[in-house]
Formats: sequence, C-alpha cells, structure tokens
Amino acid sequence: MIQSEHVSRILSLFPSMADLSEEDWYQDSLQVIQMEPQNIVEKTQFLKFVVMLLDGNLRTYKVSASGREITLYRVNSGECCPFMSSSILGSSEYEVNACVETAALMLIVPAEVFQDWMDRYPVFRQFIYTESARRLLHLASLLDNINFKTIRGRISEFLIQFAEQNGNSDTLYITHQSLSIELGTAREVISRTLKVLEHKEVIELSRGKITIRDRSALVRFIE
Amino acid sequence: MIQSEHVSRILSLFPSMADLSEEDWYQDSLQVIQMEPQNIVEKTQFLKFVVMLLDGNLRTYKVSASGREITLYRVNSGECCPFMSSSILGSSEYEVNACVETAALMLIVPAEVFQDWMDRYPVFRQFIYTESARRLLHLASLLDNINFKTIRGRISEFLIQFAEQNGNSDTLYITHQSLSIELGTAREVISRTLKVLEHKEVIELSRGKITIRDRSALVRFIE
DNA sequence: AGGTTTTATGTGACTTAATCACTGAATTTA
DNA sequence: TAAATTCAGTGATTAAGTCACATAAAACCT
Repeated sequence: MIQSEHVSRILSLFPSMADLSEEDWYQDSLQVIQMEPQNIVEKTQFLKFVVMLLDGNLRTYKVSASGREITLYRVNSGECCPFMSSSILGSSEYEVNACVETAALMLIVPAEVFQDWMDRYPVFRQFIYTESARRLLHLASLLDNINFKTIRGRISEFLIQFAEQNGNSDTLYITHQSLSIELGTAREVISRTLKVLEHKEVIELSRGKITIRDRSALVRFIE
Repeated sequence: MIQSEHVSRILSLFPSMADLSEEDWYQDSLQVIQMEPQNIVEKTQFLKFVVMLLDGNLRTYKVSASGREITLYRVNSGECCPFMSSSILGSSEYEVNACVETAALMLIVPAEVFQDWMDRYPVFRQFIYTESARRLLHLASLLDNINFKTIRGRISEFLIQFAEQNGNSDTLYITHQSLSIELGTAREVISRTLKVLEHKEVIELSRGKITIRDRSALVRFIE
C-alpha cells in the first residue's frame, strides 16, 4: 500500500498513469521503497516486479567471468526498467544486474498488476512500449560503439556527455576505475589513453578529477 | 489487401492473432510481400510498418564507418521485427539495417493498424511484448559476448550453433567473410583463428567449407 | 600527529585483436 | 580459354586487453 503523497509525485513523473483508478493506486501489493547507493537490486525483485523510478537512479550492467563490468544503461526518475520482462520468458542464461547509483525511491509493481494495467490503460501501455523500444535502440547503439569505435573516441564521447550532465563544467569528478566500468574496458587502458590526451593538452589529470582543456579537440576525437 | 489463403498460414504461424476479425484481415492497407535474398528492407518500410515473417528470414545488422558489419539478430518465420518501434521515437541517429537472407514472405502491417491491434487484442499484445523483451535480452547477451569473450570462443560457439541448425552435420558451408560479418570482426582475424583451430585438428578447412573434426574440443573453447 | 590501510593511478612486458597491403588459388563468366 | 571475381593466406604494424607490479594520495585510526 502506498501513501497518497506518493501518488501525486508519481503522477507528475509518469503522466501516462493519469488514468489509473483509486483502487489501482491503493491496492496492498503496491509499494514505494527507498534504496541506498551500492545496493544491488535483487534478481527476484528485479524479475517479478516492474521498477518505476521516482528519485535517484539505477545502473544496469553485465559482469564478465574475469570480473570486468560494462554499464548497459541507467534508469532515471520518470523511467522504468524493461528487463523485468525476462520473467515472462524465464531464460536465466541472459542475466542482467542492476544496482542503485544515487539514493533511489521507487515504485514496485508486481508483474500481475503491471500486466493488468497494460491491459486496461492504453496510454500507460504506449509509455511502456516506447520505453522498451528506446532501450532496444540504445543497446544496439552501444553495441555499435563497442564493436566499431576506438576507446579514445568512446572516452571522448563519454567525457563530453558527462560534462553536459554536470552543468557543462570542465571539471569532472570521476575515477579511471568508474570510467572503465562505464565503457567496459580495463582500468589501465583508460589510464593510458587519458595520459595521451593529457600530453596532447586536451585534458588535465589529477586524482579523481579530469579537467577539460580543449573541448573542441575532444569532440573531434569522437569520430 | 491480402489473400484468404495467406490468413490461415499466418494464423498457424502466429496463433496470437487468432482473435482478429474479418475486417481486420481484409483491410486494404495490409499486404503480403515476397522478397528475394540480398534485398535490403528499406528504412521507410522498416520504420512505418511492422514486418511479420511468414517464410524465409531477415538479418538485422549494423555497419561501421569503415564498412565492417555485425549481425544483430535474425527475424525468422513466426517472428516480427521490433525495430519498427523507432518510428514512434523518431531518433534517426540509432539506425539499424535489415536485409533478406533467405527468400522471404512477409506480412506488412502499417504502424496505425499495428497500434490498433495492440490496443484491441491482449493476446497479440502479449506476443509482441514478449518478442521485444526477447530481443532486448538477446542484444544484451550479444554485447556481453563481444565485450568479454575471445574471438576463438565466439567462433567456436557460432560453429556449434551453425552445425545444430544444419541437422547437426559436421560439414559447414560458410565462408570466412560471412563468419566475420556474423561476429563483427575482420575477415583476416577469422582466417587466422580458423587456421589455428585447424592446426589443433579441431576443424578442417577448404574453400567455402569448414569440417568439424573434434566437436567436444570446439565446445570446450566456448568458455 | 604519525602510522596503517585503502583507494587511485602509473608503467613495463606480453598477448590478443584489428588494420593495411598485399599474394595466390579456386571458381565463374565472357 | 582468358579474364574477372571470389575466397583464403600472410607479414608488418597499431590498438586494446592482461598481468604483475610500483608509487602516491587520501582516509582511517587510537
């Protein structure tokens, strides 16, 4: 059961849910939960429930046998996580992990309730469908990047995007380790590539911090 | 307008469409078309229509700036192509190509009609939803393979799967070029890796043909 | 405050994969 | 049967990933 104050918040983030009835909102199985950073969203929750983000964000990722990670995408507030769908399929081989990145508040919708809403509310259905289409295209694009672009290009692209997300500041607080997890490569590869960019005076490095010195040069490296 | 003989064929391939009414089937905008191998499914068709395969198959792929290709997935008979969804989004940056691999017969459903069916038929909706969830997981898994596995492992996996698809024969008719497009790498890389496998007496090579000599060794290479 | 631990980064040596620029061999086609 | 096309092999070079460390800054004691 969720609190009424949450409903208005959910409605402003998810306008596609405007049609839901009182009974839909106040059924026992719905819940809003808070999770702290680094917490792993358990597979059971992840698969038997649909997660809709009200605040903070989740990061979905894959881990290799050797422990290397790659980020697939993030679920931000106002978005939902499409991988729940795998519960429908039951294919355990294709596993995807998720963890909380910034403290997250989320609406947890049991699969059956979700199914019911999908059946009854066209606008909601359309929203969900568009969301998963977007993820599908995003993954195809990520695949393309991994397979065809140089790490220098991918690092440059990430740095530009990261800067944009942080008020276009030239000072980025991020470690080489996080960058490697982001791009799915080894930390040493990131360190070395960044060093080359520093020698070219495109960026400046210090512990936990990257300063962009020549943004246009960085943009040109994207390819 | 489609022929009545096609309807029964479609129904047996797509049982989720059993609920469709006569008017749904016999509206003007529906069509069944035949396409020959190598034909590229035009972007306009690809985006404004939903393609449902009745026979043959499509291959979806990405092309790099340098011309290298990678196969994303195949759409076989009884399946539909979920990328049409991008029409909803209108993001042109994420482009995916598709071409006919084996002579294909397909039902072409205009986006509006598709939308209407999605609204009116829960079972059809469920089918489509499951399909795109499946593709999403498949892409995530492909991404994982590309990023974390060796080409030897990926080639081995492909050869085993290819054999299974061809009545478990040990004689595979495929060129190094097609293998490279399949796995998204360079032809030379495939040739060299196959040579190594030949020296290990796991396979035997000749023009346009690969013979599996030690299948269990091949399986062990998959990782 | 000084020492210990943890986290972040640097680097050399080596392996794997991709790119470039070819070669020759097998097969089709004119 | 000669020419064109397709398929495969190979050396040299560059890019990326792996392994095994070293060094340095920051955090954590008590």
